[in-house]
Formats: sequence, C-alpha cells, structure tokens
Amino acid sequence: MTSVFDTLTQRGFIQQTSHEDELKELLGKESVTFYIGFDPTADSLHIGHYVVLMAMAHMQRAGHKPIALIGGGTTMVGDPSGRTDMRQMLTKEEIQKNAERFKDQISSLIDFSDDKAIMVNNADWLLDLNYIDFLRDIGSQFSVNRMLTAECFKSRMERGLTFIEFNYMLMQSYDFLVLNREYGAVLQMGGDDQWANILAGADLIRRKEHRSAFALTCSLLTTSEGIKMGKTQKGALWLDANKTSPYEFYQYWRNVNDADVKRCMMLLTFLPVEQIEEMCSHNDHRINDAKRLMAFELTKQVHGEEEALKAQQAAESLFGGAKDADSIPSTEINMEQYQQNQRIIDIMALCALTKSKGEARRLVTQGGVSIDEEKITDPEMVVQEDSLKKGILIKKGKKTFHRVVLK
RNA sequence: GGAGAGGUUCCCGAGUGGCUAAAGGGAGCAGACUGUAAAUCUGCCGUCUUCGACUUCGGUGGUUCGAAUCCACCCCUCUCCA
Repeated sequence: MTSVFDTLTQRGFIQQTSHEDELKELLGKESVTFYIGFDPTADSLHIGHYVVLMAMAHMQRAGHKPIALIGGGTTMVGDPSGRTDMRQMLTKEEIQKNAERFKDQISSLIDFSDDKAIMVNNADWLLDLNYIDFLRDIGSQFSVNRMLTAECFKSRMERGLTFIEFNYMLMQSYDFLVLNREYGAVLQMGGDDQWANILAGADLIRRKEHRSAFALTCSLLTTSEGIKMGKTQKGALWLDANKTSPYEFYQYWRNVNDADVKRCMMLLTFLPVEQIEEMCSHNDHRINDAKRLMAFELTKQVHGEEEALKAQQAAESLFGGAKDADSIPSTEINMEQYQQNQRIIDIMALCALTKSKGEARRLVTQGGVSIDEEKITDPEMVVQEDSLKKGILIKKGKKTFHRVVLK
C-alpha cells in the first residue's frame, strides 16, 4: 500500500497534523478508519467542503476507510470557530432536511457501496446525552484555561462568546471518541479552521482510551493573497445545481486568477500532479488551457459529464461567437409578466440579472448591456413581443449571458 | 445587579438640527486595456413611474417649520465592577 500521506502532501492538502511521523507510518502500513464531520447548516455543501471531500476521496482510493459524519447534533449547538458572530439557530427539521441533501452530495464523490465507507449522524448519540453524566465523564477532561487559548475562540473573546457555543468543542471531541469506540476511527480530518476541535478530540481519546488518535487538517481554499475562494455575487459557490448552475460553476473556475490555477487543480481535481505542473508552468495565454481543463474536470466531478459538456459548450460558443441556445441560463416569462414588464430594464430585473430596475437602468446607460449582440443605450427601450417570442439573448457586461423567452 | 461606551446604507467607518441618500475605505457592478485572468485607470453603487418622488441611520413616541443628529422610554452589544 502506498502512503496516501505523500499524495496529500504533494497536492498541498495538508496544513497541520499531530504526531506526523507516527501517522505517516500508520497510513503506509494498514487501512485506517478516519472521519470527517460536516455540519448541515445550509441546504447544500459548498466548494469549501469539497476540498475536504477530495482529501477523503484520496484517502479512500488509497485503501482507507472513511466515515462521513453528518453533524445533526452539533449543528444544534453551532461551531464558533472563525466566526465573529453567533450562528443562526436552526430548527431540528431544517437540520434534518439539510442532512439529507448532504448525504446525496457526499455520495457522489465517496463510494459507500459494500461498506467501503460509512455515514453516521451525531444526532444519534448527542441528542439524548444526559447533561450531568456528560459533564462528569467528558467535561472533567477539559481545561477551560487551555480552551480559551485556542485560536478559534480569539475573535469571539473580543465580540462575545455564549456558553452554548463554548460547548461545541466538547461535542466534537466526544464524536471522535464515540467513533473511536464504535468503529475504531483513529484519525479525524477537516478544514484547518477545525484544528482546535480535532486536536481536542484526539487528546480526549488518548486520555480516556489510552490509544493513539490523530488529527489532520486540510488547507482552506484561498487565493494566493490568502482570501477565501468560492464566493460569488450570489454568495457561496454551491455544489447544488439549483443554487449554483453548472454553467456558473464552470465559469467560476474558467475565470480564476492565473496565480491560483495550480493550487485549485491540485486540490479539486484528480488530474496527475505532473500534468498539472506542466500545464501551469506557462505565464501567458496558454494558462487558459489549464483553466479550461480544470473547469471541465471539476464540473464533471460535481455535476456529471453531461452537464459539464453542456456548460463547456455554452461557454465556448458564447465567447467564441456562435450562439448555442441550449444550456445558457435562461428564463421563461409568461404573457402576464410581459405585459407588466415590457422595457428592457423591467425584464432584466425580472430575471434577476440585476437587483433593481435602477441598477439595470444604470448599466444600460453606461453601455454594459446588449441584446443579441447589439449594444443598447436606451433604458426605456421596449422589447417587442415577437422578438421575445423567438427568444432574446441579453448580455450583461462581458461574461454574463441570459436568455429570455416569452411563452 | 452597578458604572461606562456604543448600535449609521452589503462590511468597516465619518457625520451631533437644514448644504445629508448621508464623507472615506473595502467589497460588488460596468467601461477602457487584456488571455472569458490579474494589475491599472474611469464611471456607478437605497427604491421607483429618475430633470421628480418615496423609503433609510436599533425600536417606539415626542420637541421642531425641519431630526441620523435634541428629549423620553424600550431593545440589543461591548468594557469594567459584583
């Protein structure tokens, strides 16, 4: 068995590990059961989760056994790590619903057949915990003094930290302990913002079970300037096609900075390291080939080959000149809507191309909008009914295309 | 529980009676330049039926011709003390 540790290092996944030498040796000699937790705080995973999922996939491919933990219980508490304010409290029903979506999304990258991976939900053991028992058994193992020195609480020490959130670390540590006892999990992985929580869990196992346990965190997906990636104007870059369309998803990666391509390819695709090195060695327009490949591969991984091809074709045709009507984001409007929104600015606002009619008006005035490749300048322009029936292609700026059809 | 400080447009942050839809910065959007990149420069950046109107400065009332700015009460946050 080749050590996946080298692979992960080579591709730039590893940010921090505990007991590095010991862990490296272990991963090289036997199949290790490890876990990663995902708190269902939204109804879809986003690209930030994806880096960690990739790490999980690499591990699985190397013969180790992943446990995907859905934080149905921990989400009831809310992780304060890296947050400047308290998370919104979600209801049990919302959490449950989100958890279901997570399961589907994780399954697309991780093979759960034949018990090759397990999925668990910490709600199963956290929700019915007895407070006093828990405090005596687990709480007694934690030093508040030490917890307070953790980096993840720093920002909160200035702004305020509630007791419920302060308990999060104990919950997560307890998860690790449970999984260690039940499934023999000896390694927990996660994003680097989870370092303190993960380490606390490993310590707990060592203390209570007198067994080795390891912590490993993955780099966060950041730009070369250290800014978090995966933000779009609509918020996060979601894995759910309904929240971020495959076309938008594709375009995001097609447009990343030169300086970030290599890192993204390493972390987010399975392309061979040598190939990535080679493709990203150019400083001129040839770097675009790398971006194109990355966008395609990643879209394929997340949305499937068919969607990836469609996104790619749409992009190539839109930017290449020939307009391929399919697979461009589009909106169908009905007669009633049309009667109330005949001007171009009304239609743009209706299709959410702009947040308001005022914004649409400004854009048109500034020359940022064209219809069927023809620049328009009059915001009061009325879109004719018969041309709308055939469908018009609105272009906002250089890269945003939207098709509108009257039904 | 006591004492102090504060809550401003997406974020940070000025503004202490009319000149304020509210400085400045960031983010974002657009134009130019390019490689569907970055950097840079320029414009925009509350809503609408846009040479005008309407809604905004924690909430509710009040003073005033006129309030983000003054008063009262309330809610919330932070700091120190208990």
